[in-house]
Amino acid sequence: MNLKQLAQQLGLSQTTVSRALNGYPEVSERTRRRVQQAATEFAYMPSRHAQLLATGRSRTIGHVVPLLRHSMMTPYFSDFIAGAGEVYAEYGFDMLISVVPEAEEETHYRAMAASNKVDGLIVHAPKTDESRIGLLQALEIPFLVHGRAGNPADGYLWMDIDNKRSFERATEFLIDLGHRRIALLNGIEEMNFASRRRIGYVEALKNNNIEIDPSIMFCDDMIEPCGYSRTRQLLELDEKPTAILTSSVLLAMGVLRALTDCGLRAGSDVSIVTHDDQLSFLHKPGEIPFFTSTRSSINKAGRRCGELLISYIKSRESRPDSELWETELVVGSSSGPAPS
Amino acid sequence: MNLKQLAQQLGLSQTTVSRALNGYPEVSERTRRRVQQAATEFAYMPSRHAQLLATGRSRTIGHVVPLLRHSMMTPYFSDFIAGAGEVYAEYGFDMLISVVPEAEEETHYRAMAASNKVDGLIVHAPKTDESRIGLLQALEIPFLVHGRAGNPADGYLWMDIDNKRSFERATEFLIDLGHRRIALLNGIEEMNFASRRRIGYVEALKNNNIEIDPSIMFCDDMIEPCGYSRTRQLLELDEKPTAILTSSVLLAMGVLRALTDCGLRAGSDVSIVTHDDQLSFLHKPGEIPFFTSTRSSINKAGRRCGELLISYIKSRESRPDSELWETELVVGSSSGPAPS
DNA sequence: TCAAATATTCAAAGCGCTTTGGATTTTACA
DNA sequence: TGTAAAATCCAAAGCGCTTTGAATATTTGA
Repeated sequence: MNLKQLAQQLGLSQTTVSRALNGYPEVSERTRRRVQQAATEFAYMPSRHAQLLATGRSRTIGHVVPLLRHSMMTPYFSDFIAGAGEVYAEYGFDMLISVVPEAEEETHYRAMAASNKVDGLIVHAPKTDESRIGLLQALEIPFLVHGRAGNPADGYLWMDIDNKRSFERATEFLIDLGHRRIALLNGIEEMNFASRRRIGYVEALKNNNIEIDPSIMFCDDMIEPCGYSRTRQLLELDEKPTAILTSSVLLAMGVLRALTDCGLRAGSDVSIVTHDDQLSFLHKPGEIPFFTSTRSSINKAGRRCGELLISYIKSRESRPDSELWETELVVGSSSGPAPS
Repeated sequence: MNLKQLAQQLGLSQTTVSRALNGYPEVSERTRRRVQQAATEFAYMPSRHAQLLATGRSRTIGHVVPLLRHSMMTPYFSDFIAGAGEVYAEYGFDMLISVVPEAEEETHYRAMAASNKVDGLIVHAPKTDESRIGLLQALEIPFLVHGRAGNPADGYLWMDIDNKRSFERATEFLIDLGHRRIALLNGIEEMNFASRRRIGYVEALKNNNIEIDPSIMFCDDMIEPCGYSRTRQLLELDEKPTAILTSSVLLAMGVLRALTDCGLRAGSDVSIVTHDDQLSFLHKPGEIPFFTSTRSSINKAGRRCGELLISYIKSRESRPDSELWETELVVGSSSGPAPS
C-alpha cells in the first residue's frame, strides 16, 4: 500500500494524507485521526527512498569501519554501536555501516557525501594526524569524531574522554601505593587516545621524579595475547616492574594470565591497573570489578555521540559543544602496595 | 553533479549516460569511455535513493539486533559484522543495522519489509522456537538465518555450525582423557545453538555410560564473570568436576580466573575445553592457542552468510543450499589427563 | 545505389513521496 | 446577514534516477 492508494481509500488527496501523517498543522484533528487509523489498519509504511528523494535528507547515519584497523577496534565497536543504535532508533534514524579497505577510505567518504546516503557520519578511531577530518570538512557533511585528533581540536564536533588526565591519575595512584617501576601496555601510538594516555603516564612519572624507561612502554593491538606476551617479556627483565598499567581490559586479562603462568599473584606480587571501557561481555551488572581501573562506558559514549550528531544534523547551523568526559577511578583487587 | 547535468555537459541524453554507466550494450564503446571519463572527472555519483526508487531494489542488507539480547551477542556480533561487511562492500551492497527493543521486533521487521529499505535480512541468534522465521516467510523478503531454529530446518536459508557433533566430540575427547565428571557451561538454553550443544554433550556421556548430572550443567550469558562464578560454585561441590566444557572462550577465561584464584592449574588439576569462535580480539594470528577448543571462525561465517544471502537476492527464484559447517578440534594446553 | 538490418541515441513516463501555490470551506466579527 | 480572516484541503510540480518505445544514424547486402 502506498500513499496514493491510501489517499484513495480515504477519499483524500495525497497532500492531506502526507501532512496528516507528518504532523503538519494544516489538517484538522479529525482527519488526522482518521488518516492515522487507516494507516495502521493497512500497515502503510512510506517508502524510505521516495521520502528521501523528495526531502533530500536520509535520516541515516553512517559509520565507516576501516578494514585494516578493524581488528583493533572490533570489541569496542560493538558496544559503541549498540549504544548509538539505540539512540538512532529512538529518533527514527537508520544506521549504515560500511567496512572499507583502508586504501579506499577517502574514495568511500567522497562517495558517501555525493550519493547522499547519509545525513551525517561518525568517525571512529581518529589518529593523531587525522586526514579524514579535513576531508569531511571540505565535503561539508556533518560529522562527529569519537575521540579527537591532535590539538587544537576545534572546528569540528567531537566527544572524547580525558585520556591524559585519566592515565595521569592511574599512574599517580600506583605511585601513591609505592610503585616506582610501572610498565605501560598501550594501544598503537598512532591512535590519538594512545598518545594522550602515554603523555599522562609520562607526566605523572616526571612529576614524581621517576625515570621514564622506554623499555617498559609498549604499543600493541589491545588484545589479550599481546597483554600476555608483553608481560612474559617484562618478567624476564632484570628490573621487573611491580605494576603494569594497560589501556584495555583485554590486555589486562593477558597480563593476568601471564602472571598466573609465572606463579605470581595480581594485586600482591604485581599490580594491574587498566582502562576499562565497560565492555558488556566482560561485566556483569552489579558485580564488584576485579581490575582496578579508570573507567568510562563506551556504550554510553555511543549513545551520547548519537545524540550529539543528531542534534547537530537537525539544526545544521549551530554545532553542539564538543564534550570531554572524565573517567572514574575504581579500585578493585588487582592493585595493592608495592612489594618491598 | 547529477545525471541531468552530466548529460548536458556531454551533450548526450540522460538515457545514454545512464546506460553507459551501467554497462548496457546499447551504447558504443567510444561514448561509454567518454561518459565514464566525464563521470570520474566531475566525481559524479548517482543518488542512491533515486536509483532505488526507480529500480525498486535497495542493494542494502539489514541486520536487526534485539536490544535485550544484545549483551549476549555483542562480542560475536562485531566479528560477524566485519566479515559480512567486507563481502557487502565487494558486491556494492550496504549494511543497515537496527537496534530494536525486543518487544518491537515484529513491528520492525514488518516496517523493514514495507518500507523497502532492504533487499534482504540476516537473522541473528535464532531461538529454538523462532517466530521470526515464519514472519519473514510471510513477508516474502529474502533472509538468511545465522544458525537454525528447531528441526526440521528447511524452507528457508541458513548457515550453521554442527553444534551437536561439535560438543559430542569435545566431550568424547575429555572422556578419552579419562574424565568422568565433566561440567557444562552453556549459553542460554533458549538459544538454538545452546540446546544443540547440550544434546551433543549429553549424548556423548550416555554413550559412555556416564551419569548425566544437571547440577553441573549451566545456562548463562556467555560472558567472563559467569564463567568465573559458576566455576567457583562448582569447586565448592563435594564431587568436583575434573573437566569443564564451555560454550565460549569468554566463559573459559572466567573459568581460568576462578581456577587460578583457587590455586588450581588448568590442564592438570582441571581441564578446560571450549568452543572458540576465533574472536579477533582474543587471538593473535599464528599464536598457539592456550585453550583446547572446537573452533570455527565467526568472521568467516559472517563472510559466508553475506555471500549466500547476496546470491539468493540476485536470483530470487533459486535459493542456495543451506550450509552446515564442521568445527575443528584444536588441542591446546588447557586440557590434560584426568587426575587420578 | 537503395532498401533492409543493425547500431546508436533520445524523449518521456514513472518510481512514491513532499511541498508550493491556489482553491474551497468554515468561522469570526461587525 | 455579509464579508474578511482563518482553517482545510487539493492539483501539480519536482526530487534524480531507470526504462520503454520510438527516432535517427550507420552498415550491410543485393
